[in-house]
Amino acid sequence: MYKLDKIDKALLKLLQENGRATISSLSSAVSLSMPAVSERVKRLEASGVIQKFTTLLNPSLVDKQLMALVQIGFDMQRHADSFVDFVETEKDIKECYRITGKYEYTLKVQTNNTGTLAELLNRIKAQDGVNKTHSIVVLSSIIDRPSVVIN
Amino acid sequence: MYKLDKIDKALLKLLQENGRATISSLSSAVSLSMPAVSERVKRLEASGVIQKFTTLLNPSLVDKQLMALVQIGFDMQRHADSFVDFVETEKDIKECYRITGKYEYTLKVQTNNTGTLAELLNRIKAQDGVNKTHSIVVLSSIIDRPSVVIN
DNA sequence: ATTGAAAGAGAGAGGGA
DNA sequence: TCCCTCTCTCTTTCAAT
Repeated sequence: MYKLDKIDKALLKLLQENGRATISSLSSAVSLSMPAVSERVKRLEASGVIQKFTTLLNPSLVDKQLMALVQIGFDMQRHADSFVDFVETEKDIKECYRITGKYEYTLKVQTNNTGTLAELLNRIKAQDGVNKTHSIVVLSSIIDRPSVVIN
Repeated sequence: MYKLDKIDKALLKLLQENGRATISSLSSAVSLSMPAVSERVKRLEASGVIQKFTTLLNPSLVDKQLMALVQIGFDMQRHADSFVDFVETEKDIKECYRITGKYEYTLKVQTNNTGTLAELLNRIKAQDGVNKTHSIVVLSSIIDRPSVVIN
C-alpha cells in the first residue's frame, strides 16, 4: 500500500471536492510550491491511488431517471466470462459485484424508464448461467458519494 | 430537462473520461473556439447537468478493502429524519437508497476490514426505527463506473 | 461564436537543505 | 529524497466584433 503523508491526504481531499482544482490553488492550500504539488499529483496518479479524474453528471437531467438493483442467481460452474463481457457492454449497468449470500451477482442499473429496464432484464435473463433474478427499484437516493475519507 | 446538443454531449463524454481535460484540448476536440467551450462548460455546471468535477481514488490503496451491501428493515412510521442524519455522518457509507421490497433501505459500505464493518453494523442497529439488517459482502468488483452514456 | 491581447497557470532546469 | 526559485511556454479570460 502506497504511503500517504499529511500533504498527500490533503491534496486528495481537495481533489475529490474539486477535480479541476488548479495546481496553483492546491499549492497555496497546502503551502507548497507549484512544482512540488505537481510532482505529488503525478505520483498519486502513477501509483494508482488516483484512479481517474472525472465529471459526475446528474442522471435525472440526462434522461436516466430510474435506478434499480438487480440480484442475479448464477450457475458459477460455467460461463462466467461471457457474463462479464455482457455486463461490460450494457452501458446502463453502472456497478456489478460478485457477492456472498443467496445470489451470485448484484447490479446497479441506471436507465431511462420501466420500459428500458424491462428490456435490460430480458437481456440479462437470456444470458447463459443466469438462473434467477430479483429486481429492487430505487425510490429515492438519500446519499450517493464516491468520495473516500482517508484515515 | 436541460436541452443538450451534440457538442454538449461530446463535451460531457470527454469530461467524464478526463475531468481535468483542458479547455484548449476540448476546444480542438469539438472544433470550437476556447471561449465558446468555456461558456458551455460553465452553463452545464450552472444548470446542474454537471454535478461536480471529482477525483476517484482506488479504495484498496487507501485502506478501504472491504465493501458490503447492508439492507435495512425500517419502521417508516417514525424517525426517518434522524436515520438520514445518521447515514450522512457515517463516512464509510457511500450510498443509501430507499427501495421497494422486503427492506426499506440499502446501503453500500466501503470500510477497512471486518472489524470496522462490525462496529458500523452495531451503530446502524442502534438507530431508532431499524428493525432488521441483512449484510452482503462484496467478493469482487466486476465493474464500477459512475459515467453515464447519454442518448 | 470568433479574434487577439493580457493575465494566469503549468512545466522544466538547476540548485539547495 | 524532497523541496525551492526562475524562466519559458501554454492556457484561460476578457473585451470587442
